[in-house]
Amino acid sequence: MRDFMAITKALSDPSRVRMLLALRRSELCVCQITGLFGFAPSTVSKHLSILHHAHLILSRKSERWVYYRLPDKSAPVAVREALDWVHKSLAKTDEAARDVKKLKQILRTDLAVICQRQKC
Amino acid sequence: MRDFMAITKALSDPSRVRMLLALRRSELCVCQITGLFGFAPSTVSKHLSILHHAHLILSRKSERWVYYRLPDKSAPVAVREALDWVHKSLAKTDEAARDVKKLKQILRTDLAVICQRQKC
DNA sequence: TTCTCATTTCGTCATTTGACGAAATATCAA
DNA sequence: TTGATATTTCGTCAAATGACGAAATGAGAA
Repeated sequence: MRDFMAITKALSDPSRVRMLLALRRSELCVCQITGLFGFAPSTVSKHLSILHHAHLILSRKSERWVYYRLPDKSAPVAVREALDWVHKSLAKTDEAARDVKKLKQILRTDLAVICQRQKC
Repeated sequence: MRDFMAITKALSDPSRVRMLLALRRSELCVCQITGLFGFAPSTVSKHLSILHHAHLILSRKSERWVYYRLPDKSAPVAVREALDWVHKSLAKTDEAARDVKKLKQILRTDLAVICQRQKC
């Protein structure tokens, strides 16, 4: 129940759900997600930590950046089903399409440039 | 997205999740759920209205009571998947077992008696 | 070591949430 | 119609949430 509620609480905020959808495209660092949402880096970091705490995303550190990604098949059943449910329910919505479009731009840009631009 | 967030917000409170699990046993009136949780009737009513607004439960009025129940197969896909996910994730937990046990007692008791007892 | 810089943590603030009791509503019985 | 009563709505209050900027952290570069 504790684990399950961590997941439902994580999914109860639309920004966090959008982050999960964005991560289906590719793993992303905090900078890139900040660029996508226009929030302060600290806000994005907090959202990601909530998703991470629910085991809905994994992280790795490389060079100066922390990358977050969706887990693979080995994730707990509740997590996998939650992610499948999110995707099946929302992948075709306008919001998701808009984010994907903006995300493509972001992925074309060099990381260092994105970070400079945002002063993060 | 709007509908989906209504569902995730509804599922983000443990009492509401427990109510969904309880309703798998049988439809229940507000009085009976109040007996199960020990909350004030107004609190239970509010929780049920949030679940209802997300289309996770249906209601019918009969005599003096309002009965809530889970929807059938004809419910929207997102709703059905949400309910399946809740059940699959939590049906075998201790919390669910405890609620079912107490619920059996409540279902053995006459409705009028339950309501009198709670002064609702 | 020291500097740089992406990220996280902390403190603050406005908003939302979940609890309650009191009052309003609605339905059934008399 | 009137009275009883199950449920809902409303107002209030404490706690949780989500936003921010400032300060702390930590890893690689110099």
